[in-house]
Amino acid sequence: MTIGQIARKSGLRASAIRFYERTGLIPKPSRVNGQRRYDDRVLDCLVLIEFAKSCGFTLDEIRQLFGGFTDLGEFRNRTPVLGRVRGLAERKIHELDALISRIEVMKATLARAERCRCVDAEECARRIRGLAEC
Amino acid sequence: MTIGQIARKSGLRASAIRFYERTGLIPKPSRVNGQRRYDDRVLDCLVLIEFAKSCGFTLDEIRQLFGGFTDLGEFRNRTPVLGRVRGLAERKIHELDALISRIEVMKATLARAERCRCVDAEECARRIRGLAEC
DNA sequence: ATTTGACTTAAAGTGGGCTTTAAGGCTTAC
DNA sequence: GTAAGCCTTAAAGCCCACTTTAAGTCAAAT
Repeated sequence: MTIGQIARKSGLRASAIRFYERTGLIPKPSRVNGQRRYDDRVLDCLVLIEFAKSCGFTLDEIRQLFGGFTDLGEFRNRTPVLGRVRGLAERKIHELDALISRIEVMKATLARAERCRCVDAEECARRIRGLAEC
Repeated sequence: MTIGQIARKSGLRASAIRFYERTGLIPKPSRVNGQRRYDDRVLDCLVLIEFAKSCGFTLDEIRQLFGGFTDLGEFRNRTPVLGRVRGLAERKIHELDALISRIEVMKATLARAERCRCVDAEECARRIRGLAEC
């Protein structure tokens, strides 16, 4: 399949697929007349990448997860991948917990701001400075 | 006060304060020999901006909140500001709720991924595609 | 023969929120 | 008079995950 067909099947843009290849996220396919030719296995690759992205992993982290396997044959043997997934997944869950905590603080702060009764910006700023000192 | 003194008092870098001025977030101060000279009121401005940032507002949104008031005198009368704060705060709370929901989905997905028992990448990809169809 | 459509590349652009750089000016202390 | 230490500007750089652009190649259809 050409890159355009892979793009349509995967829902990604061809430019994104080329970018993933350039940055070592997916293997370099064979070529016919200079054009990339793929088989179905790269679609599995792309599905796993999208899945990892939807979990909040960056492309750098995804390279750590799967990227050692630019050879698709090795990539398909998931045993060594599984260990890294567990480690990074656990770390990412903690990161997401921390993120949620920060967002909860923002929400609480906003809820207080909605009830703000300061008469001017100076009073408002003074109260905010007071909070920071707590 | 010079921009350096404001920077030390506010904890911001001078470059950030210049950037805020350039982008219409804070008023243009008077000058002596081409150098900016501030009075204390800009510190209130900066405190409110940092506060809004800590609530998750972008600089664009902060301009909507306070930015009409490049004249500090007007800015200090918070009455017209309050209405905009309530509207934007409510909207932002909903945005943050949506964000938390997305993060919770990520966490649940990661928890499932940690228990993954697929024998190869193809099986994994097939299961993930199945999820998308749910 | 030429048009259409899909592909190729390297390089530059996007957005957000700044920071850094390069080149210079002005004041104060020695 | 010269060095230190503050300030000035416009423009470029940074991070991330791509997209867009410009200029070109190639095969099939008309």
